[in-house]
Amino acid sequence: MYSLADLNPVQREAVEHRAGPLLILAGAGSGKTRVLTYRIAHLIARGVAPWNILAITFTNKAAKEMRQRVETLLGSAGAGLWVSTFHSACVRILRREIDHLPGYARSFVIYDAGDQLSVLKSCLKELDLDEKKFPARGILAQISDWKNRLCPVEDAEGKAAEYFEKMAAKAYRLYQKKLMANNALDFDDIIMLAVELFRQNPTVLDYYRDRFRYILVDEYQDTNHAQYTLVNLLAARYRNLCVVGDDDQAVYGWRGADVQNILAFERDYPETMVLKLEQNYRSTKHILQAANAVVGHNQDRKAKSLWTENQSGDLLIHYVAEDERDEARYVAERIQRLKDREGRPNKDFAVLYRSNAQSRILEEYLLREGIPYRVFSGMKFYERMEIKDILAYLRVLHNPADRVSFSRILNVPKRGLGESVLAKVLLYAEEQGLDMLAALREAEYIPGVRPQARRALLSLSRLLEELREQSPEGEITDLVEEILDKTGYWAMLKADNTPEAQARVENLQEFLSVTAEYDAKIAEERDERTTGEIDERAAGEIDERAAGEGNPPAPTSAGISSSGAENGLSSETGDTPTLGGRGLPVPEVGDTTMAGSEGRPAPGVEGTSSDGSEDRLSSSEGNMAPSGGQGLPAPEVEDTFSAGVGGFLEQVALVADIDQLNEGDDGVVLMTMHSAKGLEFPVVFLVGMEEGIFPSSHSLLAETALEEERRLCYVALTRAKEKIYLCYAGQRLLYGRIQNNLPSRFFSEVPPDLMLDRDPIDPPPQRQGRTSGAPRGGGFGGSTGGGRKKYRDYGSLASEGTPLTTGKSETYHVGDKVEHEKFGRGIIVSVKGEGASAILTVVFDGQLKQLISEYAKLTRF
DNA sequence: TGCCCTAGGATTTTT
DNA sequence: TCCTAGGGCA
Repeated sequence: MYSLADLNPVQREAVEHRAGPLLILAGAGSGKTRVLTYRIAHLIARGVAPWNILAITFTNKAAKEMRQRVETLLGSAGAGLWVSTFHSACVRILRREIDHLPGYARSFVIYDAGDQLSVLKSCLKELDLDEKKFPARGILAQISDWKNRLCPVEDAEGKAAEYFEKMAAKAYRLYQKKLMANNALDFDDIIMLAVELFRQNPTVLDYYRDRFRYILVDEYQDTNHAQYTLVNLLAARYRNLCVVGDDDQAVYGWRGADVQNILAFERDYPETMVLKLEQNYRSTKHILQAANAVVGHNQDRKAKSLWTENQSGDLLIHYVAEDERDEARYVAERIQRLKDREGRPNKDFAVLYRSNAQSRILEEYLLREGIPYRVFSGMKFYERMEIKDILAYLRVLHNPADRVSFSRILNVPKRGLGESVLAKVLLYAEEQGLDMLAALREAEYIPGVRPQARRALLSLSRLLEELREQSPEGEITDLVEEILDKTGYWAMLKADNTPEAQARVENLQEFLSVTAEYDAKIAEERDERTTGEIDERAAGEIDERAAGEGNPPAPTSAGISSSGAENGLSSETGDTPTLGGRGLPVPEVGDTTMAGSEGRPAPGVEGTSSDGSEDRLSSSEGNMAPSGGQGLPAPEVEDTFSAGVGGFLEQVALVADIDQLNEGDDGVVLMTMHSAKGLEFPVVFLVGMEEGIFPSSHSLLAETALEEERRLCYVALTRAKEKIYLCYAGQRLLYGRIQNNLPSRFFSEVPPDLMLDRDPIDPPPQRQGRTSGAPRGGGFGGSTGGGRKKYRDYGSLASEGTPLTTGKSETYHVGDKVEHEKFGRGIIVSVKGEGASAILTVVFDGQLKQLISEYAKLTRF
């Protein structure tokens, strides 16, 4: 049960908006997930069939959360709803429509970045392109860019002007050819192929257009051209497209996301309704003011300003560290102190940085303080070598055309089969038109292979055949254990007594628990089916028929309990639609990661209800038209092996983040600002606030890139609910080199009166005068961050001889906040020289000024 | 074939 | 600094 009274007026308008395009500009923390979920619930309550709704997110996490929240609101009434990521939805569609995709078989696998790289490298080798001039990553980025812009090989070749592009286009052609030969898609293909499928098969498009009459897209500002096209193709008929996003949070431009998609939505849909969610429920006033001020420096944005009814809260705290160690030390010490003082759990804290390389030192100091933490670094669980090895076995068994995976396993564990044998096998397979398993079977006929290698090949062949034959239906865990056992993988690791091998064993054990979980889920679904209960697909059908028999999903008095709803929603309001629970189980609402055994309905089934869905919507709440009721579609025939393994592989490929943030874990979170998008934490530390780090040196030359960095800063700031610390290190050891960086310009874009340079939880400084150190000015001497109490350190330093004041003129330090009669308030970012003649660099509201201490007429504030 | 060493490169990365 | 890919050698 849900109540519209839980919503503010704008939110409510967004939820109640019925038909037609809707653009929701949702600022950070403005409750957009709530709006989306309520909107879905409301549509269903008003008679829209759940299977006519498609909700798209970017991350699995977001999809899962939305699914759960809808389920909480609706219970089983949501069965048949699709809530999924772009990629899951498209893969699901591609598998269903595989017959329309010449060149691909249903068992296609999805290649991740590593797989892509190895395919591309083989292309470069084949084309005899020098990897120095044509770095694989660069080419791959170019190819990805083409795909995101829906530019097929032919167009790329046609348009390529420069030499690099021409070569890249050549590589692109070969790369695509190889992917197809391997029966593999990369991530970008998934979207591009779906668009192609729709464009070339009007009947297929027709079917999905008709099915997805209500489309909701989250994070619309992050869509790339391909995704944009996909959505707009699907929405073209009914135009019930609701997009939610925030141009200020567009931080994936470098990956092909085009913020214009959201900015030009009103052009695409002139009849659109635009709503702005500007009330923030997350952060304090001070944090929001700072975030607004920073992002306000961007030129290219839709005007808006977040506000909140929350308290003003603490001021932002600004810390000038000597170097990265001092910064890390400060962070760890602050966290410990806040834990002690305020009894906060570890998970209240997040330390956000621009690049993963910054995490190491932070870990070191957290470890030293004994503070539990979790790092969300670049290395994903499924990218680990041992996991990829086992997955490669599964992939070859599932899709024997997969040469990349075959190449990976051929000599792992060691079988004495090296590069040269691999090349011969691949060549033989190619010439004979065989897949890898078939080629292995014929190892005797592969020319130029020595007897020893031949025996090894045949033995591998037998092993794989055995695994394939005896693998029980759907039991991935057994299969994986067999693989680990029979290939000697376990033995290999156990023979190796290094800690790394130990870690690998542990990772594989973790992997086995993932497979076990998957098996259990599948078994559960199977049981439900055999006991006459229903899966997602069937649920829609049954619902539809039930509705036709006068069992309307529309308002009834029997509400579904709102027990799980946030904020203790009350539903006593008069106009609150409630939903009748019919007790139909929902295994996973719209979970696209189920085993590939789902049936495809005859298009006619749902098609029959297509006559006048709008009518149904507007005129017949609770009186839905009966469907054709042709009974449940038969599941597609697919051999059990593929069904089980394929489903699992797909899940792994598309949901590659079991390291995900678990609510239960109590640890300080370390992650990049990008990864933090969509999350919130009571206390946030932003570290490495330096020119060249953040904004990153790569962005300093281009204004658009800088604006994206600024948006990232906005995202980072708005993660904080209560407290935020901004840290700057005057000196930083990065990549083995010491850098001296100026403070980030974003510092100076925060109004100075919102920032403190001393944490109020600390005792006041001993003396009047300055507390902040002056790293660049060299005031720190030899104290390298060993001390726990920062300010005492400063005190002792001062007494060691660094003068705090001179007779004539004050001595300034980096981080001092000063006021100039003309320029206003600012922060000192560098001090050269001493005393009256010191040259001060001061940032005033975005402007950098150099002043001589003696004449500057600065006052402190 | 397999191991060891060195040189070079190193944002961000929802899928 | 630290990782990894590739070259050279046993």
